[in-house]
Amino acid sequence: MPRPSDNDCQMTRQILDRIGDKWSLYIIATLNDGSRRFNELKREIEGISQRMLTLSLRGLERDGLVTRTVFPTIPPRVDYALTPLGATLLEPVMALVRWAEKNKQPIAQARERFDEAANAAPEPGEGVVYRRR
Amino acid sequence: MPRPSDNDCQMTRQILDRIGDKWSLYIIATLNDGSRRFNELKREIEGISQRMLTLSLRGLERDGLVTRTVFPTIPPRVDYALTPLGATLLEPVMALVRWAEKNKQPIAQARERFDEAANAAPEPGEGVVYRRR
DNA sequence: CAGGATCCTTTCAGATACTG
DNA sequence: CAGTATCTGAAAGGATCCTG
Repeated sequence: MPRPSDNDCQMTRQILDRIGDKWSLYIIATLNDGSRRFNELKREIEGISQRMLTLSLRGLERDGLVTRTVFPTIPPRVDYALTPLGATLLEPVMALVRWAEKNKQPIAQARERFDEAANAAPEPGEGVVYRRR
Repeated sequence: MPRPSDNDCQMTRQILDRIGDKWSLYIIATLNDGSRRFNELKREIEGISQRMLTLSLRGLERDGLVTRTVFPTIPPRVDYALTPLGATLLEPVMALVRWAEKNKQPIAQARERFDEAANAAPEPGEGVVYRRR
């Protein structure tokens, strides 16, 4: 894998930043079922604020992953849809999601063990000392 | 893909957050070549601060992706290495990286087009008006 | 309906100083 | 060497109000 200093790596880094952000993946996954209007997305993606939906969609549009189609009617109507490029992103992403789902058990267990050890680690010869306050 | 509201999705979300953060992927990629000491990682991962390296390693250790081995010598020595689980993460991640590298050209072009359009869009009947200040 | 503009709080992350 | 602790500026993100 390229290093952060590599010029070649900047674009990769930026793409990972986008798909790694809090909402873009959900938008892409939702649009994979077909195009949506702004408020449809807002309703289907629970917890997203209007602001973040707008910003995320702008980012995806800027990267050519999503199209934005305005119908100059009253009231206005705006449809968002995946571009062919955006659609191809879903495959490698889903591979990662499958990995996460497949391994969430051992990860959750590792966390429990780690957190227990951190909270209950006795300092040798000093009695019990609780770390992290 | 599960929705953010699904309980089932929380772990997946958290895993994506981890691999999506700024440094974890570089750490994993570096450790894939073999175990490293703290300062070796710091030297090899250009631009990372001591603080962020510590925090990222703690997170990876907590999730069971990385092991931390302390040698109680003077000066102290600490080795970090991938767990078997951590090693399996690299494959789906690399699929994503390959996608990014393969498609960085069209994405960069889409950005140029988008940014130009945003900066030069003339308001109809109003002469040229520059958006974003 | 689909946002743009603002305000305001929370979180992140770099720099620095100190320690076993 | 391998960290921890603290401070601080920057950035992310939510809530709210306003508009064509």
